[in-house]
Amino acid sequence: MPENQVFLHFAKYIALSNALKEELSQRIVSKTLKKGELVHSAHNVCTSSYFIRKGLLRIYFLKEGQEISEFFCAENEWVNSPKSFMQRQLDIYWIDAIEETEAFSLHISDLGYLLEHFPEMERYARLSMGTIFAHLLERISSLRFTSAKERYEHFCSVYQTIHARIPLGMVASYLGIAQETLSRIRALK
Amino acid sequence: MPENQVFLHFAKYIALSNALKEELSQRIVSKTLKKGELVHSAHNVCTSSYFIRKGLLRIYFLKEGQEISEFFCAENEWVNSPKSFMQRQLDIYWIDAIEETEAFSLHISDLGYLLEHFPEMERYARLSMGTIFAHLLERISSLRFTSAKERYEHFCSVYQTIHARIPLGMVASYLGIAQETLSRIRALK
DNA sequence: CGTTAGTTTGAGAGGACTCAAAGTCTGTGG
DNA sequence: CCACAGACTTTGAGTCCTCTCAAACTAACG
Repeated sequence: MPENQVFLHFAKYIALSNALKEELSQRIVSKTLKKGELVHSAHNVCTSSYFIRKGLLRIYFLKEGQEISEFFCAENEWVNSPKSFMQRQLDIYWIDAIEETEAFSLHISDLGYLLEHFPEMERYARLSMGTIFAHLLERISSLRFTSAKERYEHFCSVYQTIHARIPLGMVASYLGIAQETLSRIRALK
Repeated sequence: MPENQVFLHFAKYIALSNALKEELSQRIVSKTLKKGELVHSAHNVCTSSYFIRKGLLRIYFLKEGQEISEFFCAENEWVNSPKSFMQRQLDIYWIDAIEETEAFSLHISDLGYLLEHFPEMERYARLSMGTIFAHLLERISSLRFTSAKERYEHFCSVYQTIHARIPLGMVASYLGIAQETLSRIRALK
């Protein structure tokens, strides 16, 4: 059963009742995204969250015509435009597929239903947000105190399984360094 | 009624019923914190969140014996050690008072009670987290793409009412720049 | 009024940037 | 299956920002 993959993810945070499994199954929708496909546009409010079964998505925004990568999301993670999704308003982020990707999508209204009827979902939301928080704080720390080289190494360790799948330019904008600099850092190895 | 100040804060996100006001009033505890006082130690799990009525607190951590400032929190904000508070585990952050501060404290178990019995509290938690998220993302962006000078100017605009109350060294570590550099930036004005 | 914490100023070194150009990969059409 | 256009990556040279180390100066507090 393909939904098992999502269940396993939830199980990392909460105990999943059969009733919740059932409701989840009915609400998630299987999607396949082609390489390069736009998953979410900043011109719309983000109404779906995507759970990646296989593949690689990227959240980015535009700054002076350049695409600046903000996050990379791979297997067993949820992706959306956070502020847009949570507060039902427009935000600056776009989402596209770096690789062909298989995902489950969950509509905000279905999530709302689940949050309302299953207290453990609320717990899940709170706990998983804590994980993202920690990730953001670590990243801020990394940006404040470490050199480009250290940042790249930190990036490789955090995105251990996927760093090699991401084009250099996207990694550079994620790290806040020039492409040329990243190329030189890689050459040192 | 001093609680009004907290109510006004909540009202920015949700409609506050009288029942909820009542329960809140019974659960928040008034505290006065002396300048320099330690509010939370990294050696403990953070079990209370503080709503600042007047004053200025700071979240920091230690790195090679140095205090690195992570956040400054002033009037009408909640402060805690986020990961520790949400996931009931130890984390690296300490909290102290930059100025004499008047606050309300709310114990995690009381917050749990409120979240459980008032769905709008859950909504509040979700929405206010979105605000903090946005703040963190903006900060990451600021660290990635802007010079020390621009970062300082951004800092002054975000912390408009309080930046002048914070010692230079703390601001420097918050921005991830050397104290000397910040001093020179200020001298340009 | 002295001690300590906090801030400023100076000089030199180095990391990362920009601009420029060459080289390499990838996928589409002939 | 090969050729070619466009995207992506590497390499080079010169510049500037920010750092470090050092020392002087100033403010705060008992």
